[in-house]
Amino acid sequence: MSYSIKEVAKMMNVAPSTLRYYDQEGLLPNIKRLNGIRVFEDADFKWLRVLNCLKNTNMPIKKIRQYVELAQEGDTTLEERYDLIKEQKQKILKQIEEFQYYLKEIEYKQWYYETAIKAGTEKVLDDLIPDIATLELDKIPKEIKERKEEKRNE
Amino acid sequence: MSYSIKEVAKMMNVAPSTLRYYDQEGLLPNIKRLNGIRVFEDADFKWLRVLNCLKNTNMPIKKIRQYVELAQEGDTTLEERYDLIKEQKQKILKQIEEFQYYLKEIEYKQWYYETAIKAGTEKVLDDLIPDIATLELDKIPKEIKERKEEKRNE
DNA sequence: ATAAAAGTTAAAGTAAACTTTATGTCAAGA
DNA sequence: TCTTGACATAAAGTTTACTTTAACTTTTAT
Repeated sequence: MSYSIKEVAKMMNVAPSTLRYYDQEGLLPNIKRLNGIRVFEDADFKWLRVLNCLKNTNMPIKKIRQYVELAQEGDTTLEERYDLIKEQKQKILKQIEEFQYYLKEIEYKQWYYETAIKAGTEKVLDDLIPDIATLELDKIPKEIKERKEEKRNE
Repeated sequence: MSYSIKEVAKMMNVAPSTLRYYDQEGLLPNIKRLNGIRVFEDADFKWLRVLNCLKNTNMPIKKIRQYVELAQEGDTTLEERYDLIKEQKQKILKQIEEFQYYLKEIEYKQWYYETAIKAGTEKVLDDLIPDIATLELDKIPKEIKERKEEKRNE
């Protein structure tokens, strides 16, 4: 089977112009053309699936291109690609952990509003909760803070 | 205790200029000034903590401002703020779920490279894995696909 | 008392990831 | 045959979230 850019765009849930942009940026190598028109074939979906994964886990376009370039070079870059994948895996794990932390924060906030709504005012809570200020921010798990620092130093 | 913009920036792991930008965008209401210089106090950290949470879970600046504005209006907006918080909670849950899905994808890729490196070549795997193309992308859990559509329609 | 460090604003600049526009080709249906 | 619709490119435009710069003021340390 072969697919038009419109069809593939729909499958990936992006605009056709986005796929053209990706192509321009080197993220869609070896796409067949008929009279200049892109034709996506079954084999292409292996890569589209990976692209979809990397893109949706926030890998920057430039880095995805790097990966593509490595893949083009063949078996000599297997280790490098392995490392890149492992790195991305770590980022995904960190993101999940961080989001799980913020989930708890937001659940606290949810409780806060449930309580305030019952009481008809926030006053009750504001009086209840002390201004432990700095300490509060320090409660953010150390591992998460450290990661952010890494991020800033990139 | 009171803190300078530099100190708070360090605690939140952002640049001081970012905090000034947030202030300009209305995300830091009621910050005290001494001779024009911002002074953060213990009570401010309650909000900074929430801001940190919303920001790090990808709530856009504009939406955070909306939330701030609602909070300024007092008890009459409790329900609205509650809804906004619940909505953000749902987004966090979705993100976690989606990332857990992509984690599996990337773990497959990791296995792929481990196997290829052992064999010295990708050839083995490429032959092994059929071009199930379209079907592969369809394997993305329905709930995740649906959410992306929502996202596009915002 | 003075120089360096830290703070301020307004405005311009930047980076990433797209999207839109203008212009053109080409194949298929009325 | 003609027009409509899908595709193409190149280049400009958009949005978001900051960052940088320039020109000043205030604070702090010697």
